[in-house]
Amino acid sequence: MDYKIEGNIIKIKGKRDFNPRHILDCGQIFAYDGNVVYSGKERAEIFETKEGFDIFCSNPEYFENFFDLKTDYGKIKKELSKKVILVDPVRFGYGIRILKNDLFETLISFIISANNNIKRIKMILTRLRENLGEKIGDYHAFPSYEKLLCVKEDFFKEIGCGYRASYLFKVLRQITPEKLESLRELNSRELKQKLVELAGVGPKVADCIMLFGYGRKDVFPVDTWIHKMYNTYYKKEDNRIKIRENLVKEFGSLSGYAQQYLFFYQRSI
DNA sequence: AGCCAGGAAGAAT
DNA sequence: ATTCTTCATGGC
Repeated sequence: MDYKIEGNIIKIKGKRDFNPRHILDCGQIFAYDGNVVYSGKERAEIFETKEGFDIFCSNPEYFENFFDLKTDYGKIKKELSKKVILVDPVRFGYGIRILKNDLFETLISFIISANNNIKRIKMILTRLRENLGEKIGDYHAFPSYEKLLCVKEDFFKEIGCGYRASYLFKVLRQITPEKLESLRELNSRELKQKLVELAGVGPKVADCIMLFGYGRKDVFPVDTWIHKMYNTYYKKEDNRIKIRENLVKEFGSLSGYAQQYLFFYQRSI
């Protein structure tokens, strides 16, 4: 990816491998409003220019990593497009990049995402930030672990979490952000084993945390959209574990990338 | 009104 | 070890 950092601006050259709508609307992050993105304590705003995009933020190094700018997505897309099923999805979501989200924020966000829709997930997470997040200028950071640990289970119900409230209350007492960080050293099999022990974390949510937080690309989160896609373009199969097995077998170490293009494409039609 | 959303937990088999 | 049922909430 061709880019340079000038003060508080990351200047992206070209529009082939970076598109904020594709990146933000493909379901890997819920903390954004238009082209304004929030991650942990940070915020960035993306503006389109003649040559590409300018990312304004106070911490360019953070977002250089966050947007995975050092990875060559042209090469990945070329490889993926060898598969017939991915030609249209890659053409459609050409500007997708898989984010390196904050681990703790990803855990909380995807526990809330279970059996939920994106609009409501965003609403709940906005309320979390506005009620408990440190105020930084005119926005709120994602709440700290300590702050979340203080609230009662009913607080999570009051902001609309429904039955996921008990999962959140429990998981905060099972693990800390530091412990999550320490799991980076595990291989994917061991990591998943640890993650599914957590309250509210099943196979699908664990895959999402691994892909969008830990950056593991050898996983394939299977949600209702991927389920639909598989039944349309592959074969009838309702067991999501089997669907995952087959898709990981097909896409290997590129599974996570393939999943994002397929998810974004399937949800658009 | 009923179905669906980036599913997981607990019970039943 | 697999399959079935239940779980809040809001949008459509």
